[in-house]
Amino acid sequence: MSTVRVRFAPSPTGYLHVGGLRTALYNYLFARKHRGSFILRIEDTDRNRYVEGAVENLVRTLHWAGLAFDEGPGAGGDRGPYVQSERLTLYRDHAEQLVREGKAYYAFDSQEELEAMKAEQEQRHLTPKYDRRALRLTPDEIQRRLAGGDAHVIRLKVPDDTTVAVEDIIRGRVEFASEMIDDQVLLKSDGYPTYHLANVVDDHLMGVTHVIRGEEWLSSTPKHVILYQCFGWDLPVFAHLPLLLNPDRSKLSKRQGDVAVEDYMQKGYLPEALLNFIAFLGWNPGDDREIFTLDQLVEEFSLERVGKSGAIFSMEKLNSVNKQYLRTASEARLADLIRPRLQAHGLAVPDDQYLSGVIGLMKERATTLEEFVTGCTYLYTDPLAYDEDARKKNWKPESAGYLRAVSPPLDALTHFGASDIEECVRSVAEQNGVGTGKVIHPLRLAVSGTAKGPGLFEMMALLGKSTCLRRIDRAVTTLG
RNA sequence: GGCCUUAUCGUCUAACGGUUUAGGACGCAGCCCUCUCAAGGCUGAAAUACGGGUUCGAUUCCCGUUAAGGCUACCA
Repeated sequence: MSTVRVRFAPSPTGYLHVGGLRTALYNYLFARKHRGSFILRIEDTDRNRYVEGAVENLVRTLHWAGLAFDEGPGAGGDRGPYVQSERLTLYRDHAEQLVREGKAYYAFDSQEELEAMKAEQEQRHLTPKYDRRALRLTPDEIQRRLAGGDAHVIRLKVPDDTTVAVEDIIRGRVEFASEMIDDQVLLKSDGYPTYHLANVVDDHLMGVTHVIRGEEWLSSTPKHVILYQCFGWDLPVFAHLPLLLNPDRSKLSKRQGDVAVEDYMQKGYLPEALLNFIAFLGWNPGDDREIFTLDQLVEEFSLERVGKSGAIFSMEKLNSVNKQYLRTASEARLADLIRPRLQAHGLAVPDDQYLSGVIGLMKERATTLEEFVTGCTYLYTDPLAYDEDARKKNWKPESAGYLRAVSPPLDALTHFGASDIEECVRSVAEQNGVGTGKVIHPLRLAVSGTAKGPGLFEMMALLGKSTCLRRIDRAVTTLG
């Protein structure tokens, strides 16, 4: 068997869709698993959709995710160029070859004519399909119009009365009646190829052995099969992945939540967590294991274990997975990831030792990197306000008195460690004849402004004596 | 409308005709632990869309219905 070559072929629309990320991931896993090549190819054949900087963004996002490609823009490879807009003559040559062989034909219809045709077909409840009027043109007429520079396209002449079968690893054999297949435009009037032509020509020329892509392509695969047959090329193996869905089960899209990988990057999800989560949307190893590194996924992955039904992209599981990765991430890495987030929030970046303390306290509690900042701003700056519910629940008329009582002994501490603080707080509670909670809860409110968070004593030790005393003082005066 | 695909707990899924009182995870509820939260431990509620076949036996195979989704562009 020849070496596996797969490709991820996004169009540069400005950002990488999470569905695209999963397609890229499965291609990557399959390539690595079989020691093959993973190619990145840019499908920028729609000039109207071109977005400045999109390719760079795509590459950057893939890099963030850790999905390194072997061939593609910036990565080299001897089957390039890997950007379709740089391969235009290739597509025209192939399309014209098909015309010469009678397998495709020129058409000069205007947009208006096509729309009128379609409207009429719809009115008569017929399937919209090109009626092949261009086939009635005489050779002379075609030559004359071509020479005259008339706008034209090249259409595929789909064979009559046959069945086109697609063999798909995931879905088995899927058959289509050729009558149902439209004479697809291969080369547009602006000289650019359509996806269908470019995709087939490139996959063949780039030696792609397995086409792993989303299910939305299954319906147009027979057109691709016909093209391979017209050119006399071997078919690649097809694998159409189930779609990623919105909570309402429609195809995952914007407007129903975040679909750009960058959104998750910004929210503070770790790439390996996102990848791990997304890998399980449509695939599983067959047993109960759920946490996998990229390398482990490579080891375990197989297209045979990819499911057929669409999967809803819901956040709960992602959060859970990210939490698990956060807990095991190294302190140094977390610190590096948190520093820029503090700056983005206009917070002063504390020294390494302090930040390491914050991480120690928050590691088990944070769902995202962002929560190391927004979930505990009181660790960086004095609380501006007290959480209303927490105040109601934990601040009693007698609370101020306890805090006043605990302040001097805390101040007297020569070593402000967690156990020293705890001892101090407990003895003040005892002296006042109340349970420790009567002091702890208001103290927590005073120090952090909220009712939840890390252990109080550890937190106070990190904040330091003067900060704690200052905050206690302020609580006593403002909360009374 | 037509073509194609899909159908197990709320969600992601396991089960590749019998080992199943349909398993796990997330989420949810309760309990334990506990200074709160988180983590952890224990417990619980929760599913084979429906109807026909095939078979000694169907979640598993076939057909139909229903539902959902995709495609139906000179977009990918």
